[in-house]
Amino acid sequence: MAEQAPTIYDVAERAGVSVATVSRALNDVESLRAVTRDKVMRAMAELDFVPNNVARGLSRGKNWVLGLAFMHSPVRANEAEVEADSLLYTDIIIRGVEAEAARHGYSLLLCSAGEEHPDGIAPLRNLTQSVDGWIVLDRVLSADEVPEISRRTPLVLMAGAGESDSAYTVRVDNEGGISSLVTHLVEVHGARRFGYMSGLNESPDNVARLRALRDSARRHGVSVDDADIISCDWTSGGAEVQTARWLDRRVDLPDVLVCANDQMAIGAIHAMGAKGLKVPRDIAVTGFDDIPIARYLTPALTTVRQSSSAMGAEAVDVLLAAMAGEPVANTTTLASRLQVRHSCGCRGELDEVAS
Amino acid sequence: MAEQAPTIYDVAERAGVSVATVSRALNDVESLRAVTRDKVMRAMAELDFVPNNVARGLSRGKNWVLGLAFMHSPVRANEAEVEADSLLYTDIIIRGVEAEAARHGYSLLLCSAGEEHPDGIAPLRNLTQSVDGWIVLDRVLSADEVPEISRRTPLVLMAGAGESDSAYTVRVDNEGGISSLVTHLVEVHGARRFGYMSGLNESPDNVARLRALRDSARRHGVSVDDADIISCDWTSGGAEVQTARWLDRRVDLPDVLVCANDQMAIGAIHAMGAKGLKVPRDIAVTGFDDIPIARYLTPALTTVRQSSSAMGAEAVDVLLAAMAGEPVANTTTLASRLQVRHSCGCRGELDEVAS
DNA sequence: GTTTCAAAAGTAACCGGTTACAAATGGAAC
DNA sequence: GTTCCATTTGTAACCGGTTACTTTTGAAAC
Repeated sequence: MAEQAPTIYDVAERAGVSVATVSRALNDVESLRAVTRDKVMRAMAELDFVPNNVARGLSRGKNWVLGLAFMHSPVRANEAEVEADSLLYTDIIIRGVEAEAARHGYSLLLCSAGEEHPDGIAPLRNLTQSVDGWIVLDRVLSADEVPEISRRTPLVLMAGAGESDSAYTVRVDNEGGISSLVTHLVEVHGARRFGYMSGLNESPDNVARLRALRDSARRHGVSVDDADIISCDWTSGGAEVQTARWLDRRVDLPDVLVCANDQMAIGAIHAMGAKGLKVPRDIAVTGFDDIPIARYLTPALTTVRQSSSAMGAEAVDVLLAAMAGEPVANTTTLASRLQVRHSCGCRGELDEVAS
Repeated sequence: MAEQAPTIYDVAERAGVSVATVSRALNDVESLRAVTRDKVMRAMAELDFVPNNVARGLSRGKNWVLGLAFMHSPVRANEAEVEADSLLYTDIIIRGVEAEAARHGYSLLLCSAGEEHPDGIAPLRNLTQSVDGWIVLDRVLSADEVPEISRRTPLVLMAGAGESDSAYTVRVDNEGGISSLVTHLVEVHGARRFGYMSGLNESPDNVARLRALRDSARRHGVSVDDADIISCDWTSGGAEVQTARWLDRRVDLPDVLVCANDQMAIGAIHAMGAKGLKVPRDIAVTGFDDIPIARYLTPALTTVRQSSSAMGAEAVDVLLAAMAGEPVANTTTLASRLQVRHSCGCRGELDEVAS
């Protein structure tokens, strides 16, 4: 099936030159005479020659490949669950990274790893030399694993804690986003009591968002009751279950449920609907991320917009700068901004009519 | 920053053996004496040695990397658009492919290419020797480009036309899915007139779905009016715009709008809501794919379920079998099945109450 | 037609592994 | 202590490129 690919030796022979000359033609060295170059080019075309990037990478020590590692999700019994959850956010980043990498001539090597992976971070470690640099998403590497990787390869952490000094970090401005969200809820909607739907506890983004919520609440003199902090796992399905339990448990609901991401907001709204609660009339719900679907939900979701693809692109830019030895800030924080729609109570009457 | 990585020569020197012995220790050759192996292993551990996969790949002619090529979407002026559209479907496939590839010890090289890419399919061609096989999504390769790639590398086309004999094809059973959808709409809801929201015309899936709709309609003696076939582009945003135009144009709506994917159904429902039309009371709308979010929409979307991650996994399995020289069917068709929810009219009264 | 020297092209080592083949080793049998 | 041979280990070529260094070329100047 797969026929033997021609090498520069084949090209050299056909063109009647040495391999060095073929290599020079490949790399646009200007010291080649036009006649010679043409001869080589013709031979390459006739043989349908494509240079072997692996060999090239080995000899030049540069592969033109960036690695992107993300958290491995073990396959669960219910396959639908696997598909349903933790998608979107990571995916948009993958796309953003791929696009920016391609723009700079790099391909992207995808690698799932992390504590839930049967081999831990071994996949990542093994590919270290196949890759010119790593972009690693939140939760893949523990704090003490970071130096181990960054010692050998330039490393950018995404959505990480932002405290490593052996790697670069690109993160979103959780604080600013939550702060404007709380301000809006307090000043426009008079919210006094806040609930929080938590992502996985260890996640730096989750930690930052909860802390930001507490800080903002304190500044506005409003409260976040510990009983209204719902432990969850970033997923819609999880949020649906946890919200139902919470609703059974609590008689006295807060004014708003601030969710750490959009997926969980979707699940929460669904669970509330099932109990006969209407959003935002009975309780407001907000998200974080502004995934594409957020504006099409009923009610349309009020959320904090972050551009995941821009974050992916930024991570690539930081990594390339680091690889080039240019000075780069240790931590890059990308702006987020409040995206007001209906689930906070704004234009609520329109929702009533439409539904 | 990045320190020089140790090579097998360093390990050999430290262990006091030859590089061949180190290589044997690396590859678990059984002819090594336990004493020798231990010596080598200790040296590797002391140096924190990680074998260079690029060198390994060059010498063995096998990289343990699979390539996944998908359609390049040019960056548009409005960045939100880029994020919003054509996501999900491709992304779930990417995840499915990654997971299955990893399970077999392969990494995944991502590559966007195709006619909309500034370099066309050159990225794909250039990486041919970096990869042990290609999985290429719909619309990346034209029919005459397929043999050019498959000549050098095993090739699996996903969601393609399924007519190439130089490559393997993995596709979903569009016919069966549409057929049961139409049967349900006719027999349960008494639908007589069908509209169709079309994906991009060239896409094999789109062609197959429209043809299946026409065939099924004919079998049931119901109609698809050409004026109710809406040209669109797979995206929510596009569907929103096209649906609005269509509603302005048509006075006499069909009973159902069958959409070629879920994203477009979402956009269509939104546009209908904006015109004061209620789904499914005034018109039923159905999707295709069953993206995770479909069940959380209002109304919950009736659609044809296909498991994109299973399709990704299947593509990997076919590719690996082909690489191993095992006999593989030229075309693999994965089952799809009707997922009835509310947007077709089922349990419509519940929606009325809930809203 | 020589000489001269910058420009062009060739030779061979190297990147870091694998592996065919050759050489060395060591335990058993004599 | 030899001999013998299967087992273990070492040597060196090779994978397909790049590139430092050397040699050749050829146009200009004499």
